[in-house]
This record gives sequence, structure tokens and C-alpha cells, in this order.
Amino acid sequence: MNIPTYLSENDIKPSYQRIKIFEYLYKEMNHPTVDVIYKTLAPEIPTLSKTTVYNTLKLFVDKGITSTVTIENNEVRYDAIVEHHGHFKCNVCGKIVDIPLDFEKLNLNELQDVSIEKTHVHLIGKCNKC
Amino acid sequence: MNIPTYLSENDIKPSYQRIKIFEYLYKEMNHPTVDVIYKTLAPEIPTLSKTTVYNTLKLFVDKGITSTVTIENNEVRYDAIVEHHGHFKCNVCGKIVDIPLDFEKLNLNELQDVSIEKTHVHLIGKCNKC
DNA sequence: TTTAAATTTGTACTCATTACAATTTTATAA
DNA sequence: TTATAAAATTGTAATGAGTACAAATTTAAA
Repeated sequence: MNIPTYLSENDIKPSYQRIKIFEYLYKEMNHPTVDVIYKTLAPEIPTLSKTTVYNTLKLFVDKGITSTVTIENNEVRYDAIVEHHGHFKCNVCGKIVDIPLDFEKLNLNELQDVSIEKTHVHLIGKCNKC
Repeated sequence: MNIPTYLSENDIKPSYQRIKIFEYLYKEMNHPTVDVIYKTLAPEIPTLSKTTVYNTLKLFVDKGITSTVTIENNEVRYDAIVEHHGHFKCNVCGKIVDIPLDFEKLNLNELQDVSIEKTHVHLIGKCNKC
């Protein structure tokens, strides 16, 4: 994955900050909050502003290369995977992992009259390490 | 449904505020935010404090007679239905409806080592009225 | 090189939620 | 009933995520 190219392909000018933020998302796959991204990158990018992190993530979401995960209140998390998938969150260690899901199998007969744009499936429990 | 009795059965002393708040949740089934509950009930209960609404909903959740719904960021909503079910949110009119779901059919083979306590399924789209 | 456009940054603000102490209400015991 | 304790409610202040916005910086174009 060449990140500058990937950003360009998705109509995002690959600035230094954008590359670093996407690189972090893509390599860590840890579903970070804005605060985690900011605190991690700030030492590397001393001028970094939290507003830039917000702006950049909003841009990534708008352009379709990042998705958001909101499992519990007051923390939005970000994910470089945009393909349809679910999430499992361990409520002991707090870790969130992507899980493949067979969305076809969800029985949605009751919803003939609606058009569904997004489906969020979040499982919450205890992971094998906790 | 006799609300004072229902509260008592669930180890909740049926104060006036608690009865009114649960009655609203149960009758409206509109997945309100704290603010909506507060603004609706304040005329009826002039001394009502928003803190009481927060306290009461936290108590209801702890005692298991109310569940929370967090579909998108910065708004927690409350639901008097606690049985396992999913939610559909229309992102045009904002309405949220409960939907029955066949959770058995979710293919969760990849998660043998984890124990799942809660499953949230949220569908977002456009309802038949919008 | 000038100028315009895009990007980044810092500050101030909003708003949901929580912390906490004071007040009020309810229950209990003398 | 009255006094006392416990529980519930209330108001205010504080926290913290996210947004608004204007200034400063960087990049691109003429």
C-alpha cells in the first residue's frame, strides 16, 4: 500500500499530516479515537493541531477511505477498513477488533419498505485474553 | 402495565419522577434523548431537574428495565424494551424504530474464544415515509 | 514573483454528561 | 406526633468531545 498514491486515487491531496494520519490508521488497525491519534502523532509532528486530526478524519470519511465506529457513547473511533464488517469490543481491555460478518443472514423481512444504507453490528463482551 | 408495580418489582422505589419518566419511555416508544425527555416532562413537573433525568435513566439501565441505543455520536437514546432486538434509524426524519432480529443467524464462527454479552444491530437508511 | 487557493493551526464556543454539595422528600423509630 | 436518618431530587460547576471560525502557513498557478 502506497499511501500517498492511495490518497490521490481517492481525490485527497497527500499532505504530510494526511499521510501520517492515514498511515497510523492503516498500520495500527486499532480503531483509535481522535485523542489517541493526536497524542501518538504529536511527538512526530510537533505543530500538529487536534483540529487537523478532526478535519482530516472528516475528509477521509467523506471520501470513503475511512469509516467510523461508535459503540458506546462519547467516543467515536476510526477504521481504515471500509468494507462491510462488524466489530467486537472487549469491555475489559477496551480493544476493538474487526470481524467478518454474513450480513445476508440477518433476517430483515420486516423492513421491506425501507432502504438500508448502512448496517452496524457491534458485539460487546470479553476477549480471550481477558 | 402498572408502572409503579413494575418499578417496585424491579427494585426501584416508584417516586413521582421515576413513574413519569418510565411512563414516557414506555408509552412513546420513541427512543428519546435525555433532552427530549426533560423538555417534554418539564411543563408537567416544573421542579424537574435534568440531573434527575440522567440519574433515573442510569438507575433504570442498572436495574435492567431500560436499554440504551447509541447509533451515531453524541446522542444516547433510551428504550423501555430490553429484550434482544435491533434498531432502524431513518437518517432523513431521524426516527428510530425497534426491529425484531434473528440473532442466531449471524455467523459468528470466528469468535469462539470470546464471550458475547451484548449485540447491537443498527440499520441506517431511509424510512417509507421519507 | 505575485496572487490565489488550499491546508493547517489556535482559540473560543457549544453541548452532552458527570461531579458534587445542598435541599427536599420519604421512611423509621422513639 | 416528632425527631432522626436515609433516600431522592435539585442546581451549579466542571469535564471533555466536537465544532466554528479566523489567522497563519503552505502549496499551486499565473
